Amino acid sequence: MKPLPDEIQKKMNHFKDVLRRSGAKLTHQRMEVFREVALTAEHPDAETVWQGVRERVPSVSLDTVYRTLLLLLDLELITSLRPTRERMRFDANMSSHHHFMCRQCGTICDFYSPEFDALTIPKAVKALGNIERTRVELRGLCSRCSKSKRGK
Amino acid sequence: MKPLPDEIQKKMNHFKDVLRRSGAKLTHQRMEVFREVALTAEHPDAETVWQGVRERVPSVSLDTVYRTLLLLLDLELITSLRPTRERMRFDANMSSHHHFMCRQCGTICDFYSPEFDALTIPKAVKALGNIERTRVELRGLCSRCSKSKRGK
DNA sequence: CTATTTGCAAATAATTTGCAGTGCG
DNA sequence: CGCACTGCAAATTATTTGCAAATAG
Repeated sequence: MKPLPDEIQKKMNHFKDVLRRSGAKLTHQRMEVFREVALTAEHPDAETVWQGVRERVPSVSLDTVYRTLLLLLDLELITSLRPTRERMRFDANMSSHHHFMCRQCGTICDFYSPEFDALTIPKAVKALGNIERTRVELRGLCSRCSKSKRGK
Repeated sequence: MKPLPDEIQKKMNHFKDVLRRSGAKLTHQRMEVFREVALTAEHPDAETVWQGVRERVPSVSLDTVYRTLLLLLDLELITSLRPTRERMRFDANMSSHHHFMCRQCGTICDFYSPEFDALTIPKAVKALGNIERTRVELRGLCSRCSKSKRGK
């Protein structure tokens, strides 16, 4: 589930590339914020990214993490997710994938599906605008949560 | 696009029914908050709902609107949406549908698709938990926004 | 060198909560 | 009538911003 070391390496290189090309400066903080998101498949929120980065860069501030995450979004190096009633979360998995979210514990799992990737956009929708991204969101109760007693 | 008068009536009846059955009290404020969401297809946020309700119940407070919207979510009388970088929005359309969201202006349009409603849940996902809802989210630039000059 | 970026602290935006009075069942 | 519900004001939480010092290119 977790990205492999050489995948991370590839992502880091791509990150440096895109950053340079954009004209933004390649700072230590930015490197580590991106790495932190790329290292996990758990869709961390800003605060969690901060915790992780601090272990390597103790002086980094939460607002730099926020600023960096927003920059990464702009550069399309990561995407974001907003579960209902929770904070924004981030995802460095940029290959076409979809999500399962547990309504109880908030866990989000990536999954792949050629069928979901190949949906036919209804004509009526094409008339609304230009579709740039298709994402299927499945919600339910994860098995761990169904086991533990009952509801909230 | 806007719900028809007798559809609204039907929804209001269902609302009263569910509310009573839940043991919660049927107050004037709750009626009007639900009506406000049911009246529109525009997925208003809490503040917008408040504006609308105030025209009919000038004394209603924003926090009552929030509390009521959360209650309605709990009772599954409405659902919510969280566009990236925007506030929470509400939807009283409870039939199976999907969304197109403009990344520029934030407009959200409902649409229907038998194909999208009938997706085959991958085995790997079934193993993760019990799927309760499937929603396809299309993002892009709406035609209105593509026309107006350029990006942000 | 110099424009960006950072850390700090303070501001804002959105949502939530405690409490005393009000009203539905 | 009593407890749930409301409005008010104040608290919290998440995120954003201004500014002086630090630093990448």
